[in-house]
Amino acid sequence: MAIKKRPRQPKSENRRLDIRDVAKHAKVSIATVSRTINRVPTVDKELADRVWLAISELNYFPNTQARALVSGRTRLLGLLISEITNPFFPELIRGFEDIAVENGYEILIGSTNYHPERMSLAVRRMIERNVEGVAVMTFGVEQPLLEELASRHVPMVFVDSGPPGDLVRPLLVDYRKGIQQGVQHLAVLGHRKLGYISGPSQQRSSQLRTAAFLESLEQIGVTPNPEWIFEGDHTLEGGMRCMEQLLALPELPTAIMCSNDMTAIGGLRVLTRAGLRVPEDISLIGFDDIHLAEFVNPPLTTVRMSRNDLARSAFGALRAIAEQEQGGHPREWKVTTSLVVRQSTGYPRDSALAPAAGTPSTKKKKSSKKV
Amino acid sequence: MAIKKRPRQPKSENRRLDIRDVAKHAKVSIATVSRTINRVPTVDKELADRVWLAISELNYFPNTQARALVSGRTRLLGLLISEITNPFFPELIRGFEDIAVENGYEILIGSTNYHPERMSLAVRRMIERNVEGVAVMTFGVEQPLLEELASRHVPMVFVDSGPPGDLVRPLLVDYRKGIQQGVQHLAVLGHRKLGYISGPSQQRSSQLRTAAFLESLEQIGVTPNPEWIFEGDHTLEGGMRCMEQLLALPELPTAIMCSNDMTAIGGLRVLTRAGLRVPEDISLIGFDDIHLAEFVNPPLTTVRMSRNDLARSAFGALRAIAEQEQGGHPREWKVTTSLVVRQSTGYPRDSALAPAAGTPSTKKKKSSKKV
DNA sequence: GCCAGTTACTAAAGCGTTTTACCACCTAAT
DNA sequence: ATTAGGTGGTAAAACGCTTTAGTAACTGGC
Repeated sequence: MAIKKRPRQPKSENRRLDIRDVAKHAKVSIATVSRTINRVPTVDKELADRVWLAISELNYFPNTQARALVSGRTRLLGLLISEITNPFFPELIRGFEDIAVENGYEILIGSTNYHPERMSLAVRRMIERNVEGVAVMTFGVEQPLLEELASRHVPMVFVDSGPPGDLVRPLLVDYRKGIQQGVQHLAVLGHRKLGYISGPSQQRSSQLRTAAFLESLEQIGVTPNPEWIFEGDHTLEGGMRCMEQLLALPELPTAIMCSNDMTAIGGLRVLTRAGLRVPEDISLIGFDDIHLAEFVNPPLTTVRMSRNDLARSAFGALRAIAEQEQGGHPREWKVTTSLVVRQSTGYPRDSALAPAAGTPSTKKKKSSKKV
Repeated sequence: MAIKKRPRQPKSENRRLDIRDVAKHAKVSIATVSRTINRVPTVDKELADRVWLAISELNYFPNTQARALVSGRTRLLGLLISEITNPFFPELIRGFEDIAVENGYEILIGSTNYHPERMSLAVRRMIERNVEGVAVMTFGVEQPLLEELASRHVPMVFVDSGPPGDLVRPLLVDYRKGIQQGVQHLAVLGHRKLGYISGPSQQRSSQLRTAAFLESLEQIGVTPNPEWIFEGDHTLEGGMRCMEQLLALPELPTAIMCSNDMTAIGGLRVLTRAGLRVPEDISLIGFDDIHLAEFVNPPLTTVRMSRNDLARSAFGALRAIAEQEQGGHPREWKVTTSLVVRQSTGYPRDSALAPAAGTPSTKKKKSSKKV
């Protein structure tokens, strides 16, 4: 008995525009169309022209899923962040999206909102979509999740953590230099009584910042006062809480450094409400340089960490891993920091340096237009 | 002559984990595995159990691309926004991501940054990835792009604009009620001299808000003073600029409504710097209720538009279009607004109602913890 | 005991690409 | 003229899944 053909319903007229349609239209084979699209150099110029013409006439877009299926490349990257409503991240996302799109990649964002469960869901989603790499821009990702990714050969990059591995690269942020510049700036103004509000102590980047702060203190010959060191949580609310505690102290520092800008901005509000003037009564310095920092009152002196640098390093590192780092030993990926002096820092009140009433020694970076 | 078989390289050992592997492991056919995964009810309980066991033992994840290819469903949605660093959007994205992920969808974000070119690139990316719907949360998307989407039968939702079509639903925000409540609130406090800073006038949602403001003014029997009406651009900087212009006027309003919170916050800074007290000298009211509104000084009275509502409506409407709205005529998708009274509004200075010195009549919604 | 009716399985076609294997043709050297 | 050596083309397998069509194994009614 002959084998019966049982073709599926042809779905007839509702068919999607196909590579076959393009081939027919250009009067070449399917393979030629494919090679043209993928810019294989051996395609005859004249045929290629016909193909491009057909593509634009038919308004054809190749099917990404079919492409991914056969080529094994999805051109999808995962970006794992803590909390999209934290202003640090949108700026980072923007940079990452830019560089990814420039290179023909799409990004999948996973916000963990600090829930281990959401984190694991996000990682799962990324694996299911076959991302070609994951940039981990949050902390506390659990080991099993990382192993899950590793077992599927997904390249990963982390901020500040972990030794480089076959599939893993750390992104090294130069906290030391940045924080040191901030502390130096305060020291030059004459501050010797320095307070600090850290980020969450489990977070490695917080630890590094705190360590850098203490080290910088030592460099300027100041012994840290543990009473003036608080643990915040990198939120506005946390900054407010810490600053309230600090203000309850019998003796106050003359300057306070914060582990990030949101903390500093929270602290600034509390200071202002308590009737203290910044920088005349107390100087304040942040970290990150989020967009908002320029718009608080007074504009915040801070240490800038380039989100664009960070995003581009993350992307570059992921690509380097995927391409197996052809030349020599793995490159190091560094992210630079720099001091941005605005108006929240000035001479300490009791300083001999202070001209009259604590005018900042620095030029305004951007003066607000006066009416 | 016999047809020669020319199988590709089997890639042997590096093969991805397959549905075939699961089938083999569970000792059933591929089809049974597929049906089990897709929860087709006719699968025998015992076989299904074997399949699930095999899946978890092998740690198998179905290939999304292959699935999408054959089923024609990508479970991908596009979200088109203006500017991710505008705090309104991260809150919206969060809501949209939540509802999407709950329903097994992934989202692709396209930030246009107000460039037509980026917009068209974003739409193109979405088409290439075969999104099943696009939520357009920005304005100025050009007609050809929309037609491009429509020609591919991609459902779309818009905020505030356009008539419903086969593939299109508008999301209706109840600006009238919200703005009316805000104006009423000011009227009750005794304000009759009201200023307004709008958003960009090309933007339909701005037009609607401005119209609602003027209408509300009429309701309370106040004739608008055109001198006190400014066109901002929904940014902090724009709010600052308009407020500076306003302050240059010989006579000031006693209260100012802003088209969004960023504008109000910018305005607030300018007022504060100019030495005016809010609300004692001038009342200020925003729109949106972004997270930051609660943390400026004084906390901003504003009209809340729920981003979560908006996100869920957008998702719901897209689904409804895709499912061809089985029952009756298309549902209307509304987004509610509500007044949030904080401390930036109070009695006008010259009001007889004012007890002593312009204390706000309202309870604090959330008092800051005092040290 | 036979057949119609269910139920639940398996085999295999097909989704839209990429890519391999093969071949037809042209040119230039023998 | 014959052949080696490119070029640049075509046909068809394979990617991993869904889904249709076909079928085997029961069940129960007559």
